[in-house]
Amino acid sequence: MSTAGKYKIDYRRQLNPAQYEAVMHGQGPLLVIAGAGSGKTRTLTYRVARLVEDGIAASSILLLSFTRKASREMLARAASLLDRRCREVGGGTFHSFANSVLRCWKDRIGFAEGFTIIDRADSEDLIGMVSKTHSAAAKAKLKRLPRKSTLATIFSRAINKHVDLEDVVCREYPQFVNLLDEILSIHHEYREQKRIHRLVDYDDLLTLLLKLLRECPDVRREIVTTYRHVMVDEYQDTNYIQSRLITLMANPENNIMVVGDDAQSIYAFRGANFKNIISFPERFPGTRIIKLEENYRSIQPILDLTNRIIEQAEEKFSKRLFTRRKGGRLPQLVATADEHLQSMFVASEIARLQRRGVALSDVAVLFRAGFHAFDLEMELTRRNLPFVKYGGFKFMESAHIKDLLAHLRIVASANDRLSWYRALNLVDRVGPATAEKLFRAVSRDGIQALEGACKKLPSLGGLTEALAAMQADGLAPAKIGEIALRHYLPILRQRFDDHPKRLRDLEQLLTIMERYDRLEDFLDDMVLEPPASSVNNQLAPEDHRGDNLVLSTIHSAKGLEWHTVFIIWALDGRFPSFHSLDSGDSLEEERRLMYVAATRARENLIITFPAQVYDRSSGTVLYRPCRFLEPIAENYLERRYIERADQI
DNA sequence: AGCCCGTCGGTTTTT
DNA sequence: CCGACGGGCT
Repeated sequence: MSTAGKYKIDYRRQLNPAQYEAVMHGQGPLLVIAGAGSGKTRTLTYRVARLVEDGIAASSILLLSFTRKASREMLARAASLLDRRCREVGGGTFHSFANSVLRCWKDRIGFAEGFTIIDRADSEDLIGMVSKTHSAAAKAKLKRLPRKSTLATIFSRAINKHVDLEDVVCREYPQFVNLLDEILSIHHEYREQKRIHRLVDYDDLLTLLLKLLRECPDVRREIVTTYRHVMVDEYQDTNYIQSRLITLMANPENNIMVVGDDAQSIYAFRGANFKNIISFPERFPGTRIIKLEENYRSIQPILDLTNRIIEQAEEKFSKRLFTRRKGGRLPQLVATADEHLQSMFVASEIARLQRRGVALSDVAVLFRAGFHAFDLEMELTRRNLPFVKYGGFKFMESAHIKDLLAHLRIVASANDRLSWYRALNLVDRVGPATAEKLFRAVSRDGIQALEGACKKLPSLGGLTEALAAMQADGLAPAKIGEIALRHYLPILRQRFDDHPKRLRDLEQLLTIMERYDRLEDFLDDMVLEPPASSVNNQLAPEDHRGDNLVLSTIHSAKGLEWHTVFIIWALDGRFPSFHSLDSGDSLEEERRLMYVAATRARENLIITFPAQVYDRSSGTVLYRPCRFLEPIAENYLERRYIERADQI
């Protein structure tokens, strides 16, 4: 029986039975357990199209996914299957969705005047300011306070795992237990500062939305009636708050569809709990469960290997993948004498693939941590192999970008203390104390206060003039950026030896700004979805769609696939990182990470590691392959050892 | 109050 | 090996 009659799209023919069932599922909760490469995105895309074909208004569908890019691509595909109505579907990340809802109801959450979203680095800066006032107390105990980044992690962990701050400190940071009072009071004051200065951090976006839905029944009713169908992608990576949010957004018919794979949960460090996926049917009684177990991506030998990696997991997973893609070459595990030989091997294999006609953009090199690729990046540059790198280094946290953005944020929100502080500190002869004094004057008398201060402090003139010019009415964001850059340029040259390179980043940022009509939207996006890719360690130009090799952290490679995948640094102690060795749970997460990496490959999987590396921090020599691969038999994983360059 | 220099510590992944 | 922090000098 074909569905061709009723629908424009022939769902029955274009989908397998399990996918079809998920796409045609009517009312009520639906859990789709979708193994790697089983057509998860396809299923979501077709389901959007099917709902729209059935006359459901696209604007009443909400698709929450991991990145905005992912949801944009899904909706674009749905639109090309059916028609442009599909683009009207609401989509984004939990954080960006929360932001738009909160902006809409800002007076209901105590931010009638609006709010500024701060990223992790801003939040650390604020914690740093607060904790200074407590360092004396710590000293009295002959102790030093935790560094601000540790404090930020502790605060965030408590929220995302939904446990008390005390518990996080006692369980995960026992060395700071005797500073518990100070930590609690820093936390209190951090929250106070955020409230006073109308700052909202990543966690606040979610907790404020939760509070709004809980405490304002009318708002909740309106959201529930607006979004009749809610779909959540990558459900295994949601945390406690996110799963609560979903529960509260469910309408009376419980039209909630979640899609995920418990074997691919890799965000526990951020509070994600893959057991959410297991407990979904308990929270939504009557849930229909559909498993997608046919893998369309990888050839059998790759799937044999990945099944073995995940089979050894302590937690047993709910499915087993199969494929019809027979044949092909065994995955390889290649040991090289040292790191540079690893880079040379990978680079020359890539050049060979390129000669065989494989597009560079269909090849990826994956790694556990951004810095693992440094040596390879140099080798690729030397050989003129173009690449784009995803993940690892964060532009938005580099000093020059933050400096420029601080000036823009002052214009967008005149009482942003963090930004004032930053911009003022860049002025000659202005340090923390003067900045504080000037900020007070400005928040009392407005920007005119600066003009007065210029008489005593001539170096302040440049900033004063620039801000005045930036605040002229009706300026486009890019224009404001230009003025800010003109002011900042001499500071940049003076402070950084590598200013030419940094200037190119800033110019790239101005190009991005040209897309925006409102400065506020630009600033929100830079926090919610900062640019994630780089070329030569520089902010990547907008359109780098050319034929580039992909270098990526495994986390940033989620959901993607390539003809050939290299996984480098599969060295026990690096991957799994020896940091994860002390806890069973985090070791299991490393295993799932290896599973995610290996399942990205369609035809070719090559795993490499340098066979002898001295590790400074532990004072030992690392030489064993990743423990998840070591026990796997030769007939699933071919071994090679490369000792000298002439063996490549 | 600001700036510079020396020391110590700590080290992933991301919204 | 790099960055953050503290202390001392200008």
